[in-house]
Amino acid sequence: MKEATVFSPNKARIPKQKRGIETKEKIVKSATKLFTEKGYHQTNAQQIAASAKVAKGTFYSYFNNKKEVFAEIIECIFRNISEKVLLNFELKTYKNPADTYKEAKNLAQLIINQTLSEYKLNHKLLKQILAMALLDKEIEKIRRQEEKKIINLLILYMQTYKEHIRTSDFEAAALILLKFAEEMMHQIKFKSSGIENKRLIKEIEDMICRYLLPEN
Amino acid sequence: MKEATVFSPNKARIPKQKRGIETKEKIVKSATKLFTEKGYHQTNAQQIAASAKVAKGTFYSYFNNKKEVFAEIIECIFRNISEKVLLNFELKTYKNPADTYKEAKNLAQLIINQTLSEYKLNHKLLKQILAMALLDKEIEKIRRQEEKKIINLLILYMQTYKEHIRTSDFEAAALILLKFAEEMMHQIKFKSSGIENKRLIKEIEDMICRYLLPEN
Amino acid sequence: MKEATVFSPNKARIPKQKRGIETKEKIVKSATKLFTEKGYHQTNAQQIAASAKVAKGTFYSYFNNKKEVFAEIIECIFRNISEKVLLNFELKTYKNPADTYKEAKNLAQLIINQTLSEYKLNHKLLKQILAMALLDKEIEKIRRQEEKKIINLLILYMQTYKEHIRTSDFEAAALILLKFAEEMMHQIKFKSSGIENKRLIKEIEDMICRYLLPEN
Amino acid sequence: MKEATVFSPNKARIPKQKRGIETKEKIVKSATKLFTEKGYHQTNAQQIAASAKVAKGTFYSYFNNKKEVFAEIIECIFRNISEKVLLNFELKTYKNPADTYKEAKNLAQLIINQTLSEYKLNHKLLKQILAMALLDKEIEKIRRQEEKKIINLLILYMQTYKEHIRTSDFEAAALILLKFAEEMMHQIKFKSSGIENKRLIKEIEDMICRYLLPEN
DNA sequence: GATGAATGAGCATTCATTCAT
DNA sequence: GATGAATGAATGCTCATTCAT
Repeated sequence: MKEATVFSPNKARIPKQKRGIETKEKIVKSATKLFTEKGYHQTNAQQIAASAKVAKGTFYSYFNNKKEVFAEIIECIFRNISEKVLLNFELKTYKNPADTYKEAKNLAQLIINQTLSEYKLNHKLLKQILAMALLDKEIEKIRRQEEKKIINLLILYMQTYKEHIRTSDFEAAALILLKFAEEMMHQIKFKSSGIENKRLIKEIEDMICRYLLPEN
Repeated sequence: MKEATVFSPNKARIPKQKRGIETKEKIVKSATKLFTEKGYHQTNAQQIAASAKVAKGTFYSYFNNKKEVFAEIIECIFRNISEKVLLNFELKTYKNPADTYKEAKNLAQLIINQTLSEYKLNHKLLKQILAMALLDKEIEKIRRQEEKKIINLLILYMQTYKEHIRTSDFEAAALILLKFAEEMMHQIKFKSSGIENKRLIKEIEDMICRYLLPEN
Repeated sequence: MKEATVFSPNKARIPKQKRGIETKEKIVKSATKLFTEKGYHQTNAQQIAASAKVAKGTFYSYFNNKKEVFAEIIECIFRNISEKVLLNFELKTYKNPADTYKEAKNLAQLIINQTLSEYKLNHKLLKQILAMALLDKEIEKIRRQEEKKIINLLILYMQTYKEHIRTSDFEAAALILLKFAEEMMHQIKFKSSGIENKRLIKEIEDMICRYLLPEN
Repeated sequence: MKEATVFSPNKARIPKQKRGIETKEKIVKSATKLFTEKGYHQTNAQQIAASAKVAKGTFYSYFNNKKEVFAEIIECIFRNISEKVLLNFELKTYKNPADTYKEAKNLAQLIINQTLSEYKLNHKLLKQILAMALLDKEIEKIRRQEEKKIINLLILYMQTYKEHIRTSDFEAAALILLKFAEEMMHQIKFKSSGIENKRLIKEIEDMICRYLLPEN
């Protein structure tokens, strides 16, 4: 767990003893909880410290500032997503790919479900992350770095099935798929339209399948 | 950060004299400029007033708070977009639709270009709007209301060409297309990937065409 | 109706035409209403003007500032009280005073009821006036001037019945009675104790009667 | 003027270290001084902080707002009064009550002198408290609570001498006596009449004695 | 190492009053 | 005379961050 990715001039303490590591984890946990419940801007260092039952000063000895905790949380969440996606990929590829269309559907389903389940768990926090990534260069950079890892997984997957995939630009396709899935899940989770989720998911699946796979 | 949760209906002055209308316009213009250049959170009422060469109090006699100007700006921008889209739709539909595939490509192109051109004009501000829509319920609501108008235009368009459109759920399709286009234009404009725009646009067009139109 | 008693450097307009007088009355009426409902400090010139359906500038052409309207209102209220007290006195003194004890009780009753009925009508506003008289020298002065008139009426009354009155220092007695009645009515009206009003009024009457009149 | 309606329980720091306790005391002391010298409304948090030689933020970490310090000061002053009254009561009751009329006079004197001496010490501040109790529900409540304690002391005293007291409703009598004394002391201290204090005090004593004690 | 007291720049907002039209 | 647009000083309050103990 590399210390504070982008910023941190020189000050934040890197805990080495068990007690220090636990304290840091308590802080991250409390921050995650508060950012999720109240939003990044509505949460302050005082509240995080109080919630973690440490002094304000202790917070600032582990993190140079509020954004640093947020950065650490982002890394953690994206790590979770790619770990789960990777796990599924590995499980799927062991099986013998027989019916390409079904596989493609599985891929679509996989992306959709994976992203959706993460949103279900963290949707409020992801909203904050997306917003912050739009507003803050540093957060944007971290988000991109972490998303790159998921895109690489998608590319890997397309290469595995490359003879059945309609498109040849895997890199662009992976980016499009990820972003499309992200955005759509957002629509679904936050009910920003009046449309039922079932209808929406069906159309999304169609769009991804038609894009990726030839008509059979 | 205690901002009035509901847009207070009680106070904002509706200018009656010519001078008042001009002042309000000056304020909106300055606010737009500053939100674009420095971002919503980095701009305060004081700076907007100063930039519009009016007193702080004048700002607060036209708007109850910063968010209200922002809301007004959003509405204005989205109105511009839908007006332009509508204009194009009307121009297109006059022509005799002969080749459906070409028409569909036109539709895709239209959506992409329209959205892209708006992003070109306002991309920094739109970034702020997207972020705020994620962070703030009221802004989210406004955004959704204004997007609904554009979605209605897309549905209208699909109905015009309904015998050639592959999908039947126009409502879901319109939402997906709009969001997809928005998100993609975002990727293109802000180069958040290292992929060249030409490649990306090609894939996007493919995705939309394959989704909407049968293989010819 | 003398213009703005204490302050007013030189500016407030003294209306001479019917229209001007009506406008001023509308302003005073609206101010009275607002001061009563929301309190002096919670009311501003804007609201008074709006409630009187005149422009802010118009308010300031009739009154130099907010305190001036308040002063005018005070004078008006106290004038009402002393007019009513005077009227009662005149009515009573025409009758032949036979039984002094009963007369004294009548006096007590009169003071209590008169003050109480005014409080009933204006208690919220009187609260404001009392508070302002404590906080502001100018308002204090006006209040004292107006109370002096009522005290004079009380003295006059005691002189009328002087052979039956136990005390000889009418001036001090009148002040004490007025203040006592005021304070007690305050207790009654605002229920600041849990004691029933009937019990309280009985004790007050006893206190005044025993003070003023010999045991019969 | 949007002040927290209920005393926000959420934020005010309760000092744990010696330094914190001293700082809070410094703030209360400075606030008392300024409220007395300039009045509550003429004093702001900034000035209190400056006078206590702490930062504005320090003030707000000990008190949620100006009213809260005021409340604390009120409680302190009233506590002082009732403690002194209680002390006197205890001292008096040790002596054998021989002459009831004298005792009653003592009681009157006691009430008058006690209240008067407090007024002498704090009269400017008490003026502010009275005014605020008229203008503000919360302050009114605090004042009433604290006065209840003094009333209870008066009732206790009357019960001690109950066979000599003319009235039987001790509760109502105690309230009347307290309020009467308060109001009269106010008259005396602030010379709101032109009458000499000696004359006024004599009449007040008469009124209290005649009310409480049978004619001897 | 941990604590929590202290800081003070910063911001949103109000309102009595003036003045150009 | 009346209007309402404009002013800007003033105020209450927040919070990221520092630092003495």
